[in-house]
Amino acid sequence: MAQNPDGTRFAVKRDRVLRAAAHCFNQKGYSGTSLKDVAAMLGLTDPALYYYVRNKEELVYRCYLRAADVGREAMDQAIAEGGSGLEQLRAYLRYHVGYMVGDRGPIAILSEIPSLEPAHREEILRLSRMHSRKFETLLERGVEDGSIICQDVRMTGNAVMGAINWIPKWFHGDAGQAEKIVSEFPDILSRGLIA
Amino acid sequence: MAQNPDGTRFAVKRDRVLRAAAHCFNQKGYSGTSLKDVAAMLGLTDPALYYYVRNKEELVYRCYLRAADVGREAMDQAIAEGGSGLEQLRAYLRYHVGYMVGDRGPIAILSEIPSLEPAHREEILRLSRMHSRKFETLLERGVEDGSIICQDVRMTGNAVMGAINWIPKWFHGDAGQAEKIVSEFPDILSRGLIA
DNA sequence: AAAAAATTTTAATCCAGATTAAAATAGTCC
DNA sequence: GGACTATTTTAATCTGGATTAAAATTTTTT
Repeated sequence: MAQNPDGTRFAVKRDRVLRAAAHCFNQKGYSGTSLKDVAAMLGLTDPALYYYVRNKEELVYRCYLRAADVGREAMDQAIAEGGSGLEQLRAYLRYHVGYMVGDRGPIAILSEIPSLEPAHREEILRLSRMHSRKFETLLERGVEDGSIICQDVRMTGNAVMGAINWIPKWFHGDAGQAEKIVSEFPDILSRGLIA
Repeated sequence: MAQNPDGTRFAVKRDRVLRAAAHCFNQKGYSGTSLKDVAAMLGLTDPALYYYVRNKEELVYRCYLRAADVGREAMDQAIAEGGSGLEQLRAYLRYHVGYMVGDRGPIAILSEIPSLEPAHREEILRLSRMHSRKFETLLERGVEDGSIICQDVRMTGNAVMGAINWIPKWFHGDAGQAEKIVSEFPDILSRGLIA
């Protein structure tokens, strides 16, 4: 069983750290959460976190990487399933929202990208843009195959991604609400796109 | 001409401070903006800001009050105009989005509500809930008069408000884009609601 | 143009929270 | 059970940026 900083056990525990951090950031705000808060959630003291991340900036960076991962996985999974543009788009929404409010969560809301150090900031922005581009491609696919109506894919993407990215602002872990979100949100966001 | 802290000139200058702060918070992130950054935008030194706000917490609080004001004005104006639920809802979207990307902007994105001091936090949350409730009322009105179709007003409200609240994340003051947003966003957000 | 009020500055403080160092504990492997 | 590694702790440090104090400047009033 691997245990060094390259091993799977380490990765699992660091993931726990990231989720605790995401939870704190979402609940208490970025400036309202100290490393002590995050550590306390895990029954640790603050310096212990430095075993998993170099500093607070990297903690945030990795939280955002996780957020990007979840979005990308949802997107890839949806595309792999095929179907019309609309079907793929709806599948993506279902997966992404499902992950966010489900056992992949909590996902940190990306409010502090600008204060990341340049290399990290650029990478998160790159991933974010790539994700947006993929979403726009879904829209275009739907327009081509006649399943979607949409004037401006860029603007539509901004609207839909905004609604999704904002979810952690008002969803606070209630399991009953999570079900509702998963079953209703994709419909709400895609109804306006149906040809 | 009034000049003391109760007067109109003071209010105007403080509003300038709040907009500079909103700009910084949106562009550089909350933790990335110091009072010095905000002051520099106005050609001042940081301690000068303390003439307009008690401390940084109050600066954020007042930025968020401004955001709430703008939303409320858009809502009230739309309701005052009357018309079907759908028409009122669309008018609201037009006004709110227009204000945000227009000369009422920039509007600070509400990412640090949890780190406000309790009284301020409660007030902002109260205003925010009130705004959401009004939006849901528009939806209900539309459902009643047959202009809107919507299964779950709460969830639909979350989706639409999320898309709006996220705008400052990707809109950075480009005037050309602002026009596009105003003309397209209300359509994008309301198309899925049309009966 | 003097007095009073409003606004801003320069020059210190000051401190919460991040970070580091060194030591202690816990866990694994032979 | 001894040696080695992984993990966490306790106890300091260290610092950027918020905040305060006092003085200087600018604006308004009479």
